[in-house]
Amino acid sequence: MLNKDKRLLFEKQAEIARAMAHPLRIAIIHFLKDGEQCVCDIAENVGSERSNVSRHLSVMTGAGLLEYRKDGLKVIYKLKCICIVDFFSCVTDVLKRQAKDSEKLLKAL
Amino acid sequence: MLNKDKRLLFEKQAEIARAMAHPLRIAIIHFLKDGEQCVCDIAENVGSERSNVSRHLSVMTGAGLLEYRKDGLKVIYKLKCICIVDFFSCVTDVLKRQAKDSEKLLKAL
DNA sequence: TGATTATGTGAGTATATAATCACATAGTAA
DNA sequence: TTACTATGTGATTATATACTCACATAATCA
Repeated sequence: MLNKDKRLLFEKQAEIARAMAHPLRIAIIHFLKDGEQCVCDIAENVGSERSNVSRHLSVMTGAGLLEYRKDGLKVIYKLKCICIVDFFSCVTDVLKRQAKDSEKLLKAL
Repeated sequence: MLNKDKRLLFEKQAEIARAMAHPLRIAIIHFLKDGEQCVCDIAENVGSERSNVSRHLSVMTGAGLLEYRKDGLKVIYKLKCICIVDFFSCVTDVLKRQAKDSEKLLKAL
């Protein structure tokens, strides 16, 4: 059985993972890979309402994925940890495997 | 704005990320790092009902994180992709940064 | 055959999350 | 001052998710 420390660690890790586990948030991460951006431009790029994007950004910031600075009227967000991008290389691996499996299945028809 | 292919990709990636974004599922991944295990032992190790664990396992299997084989009465699960473990090194990086930030804040008091 | 064990699943409930709309706030500039 | 713009937030609704319990299934063995 897990002890309390492990439990707490896994909860923290899950919180961070959850902050990445949404298509819109992944689109945001993808967009921010190339540099910081304001809410306005992020919303335009991912194709969603600003208020919705604002909420997603605050979830990600809360989880420690993003940080921001204010510049006049604008709020500029950026990735706090570029390592986040590595996560998606893992995810891509899983996807490639899935593709391979489907291929095998097709051949067996 | 995102095109359809990107949208689909991000949705697939989110599905995989979601399959990791739960404390119990992270505990399962953690437990399976050292080798395959049956549902029974997984449930015991993570400290949750078998029926619940069974459901989590099927989510993870559906997302392509796990695979299983049957052995008599038992069903043995294992990680399909050890790269999943890399993901948590990224998460750990984020956590370390958070810890550093808290420390800074404390010193400023 | 019946009893036992490991696993999976339907149904119900509780909780969390996402999206939308309207509005609040705060910075800017005329 | 007023008007404008970018961002954030409260309230609502819709949807998804997690958990529990009871039961179903399937393999094993006496």
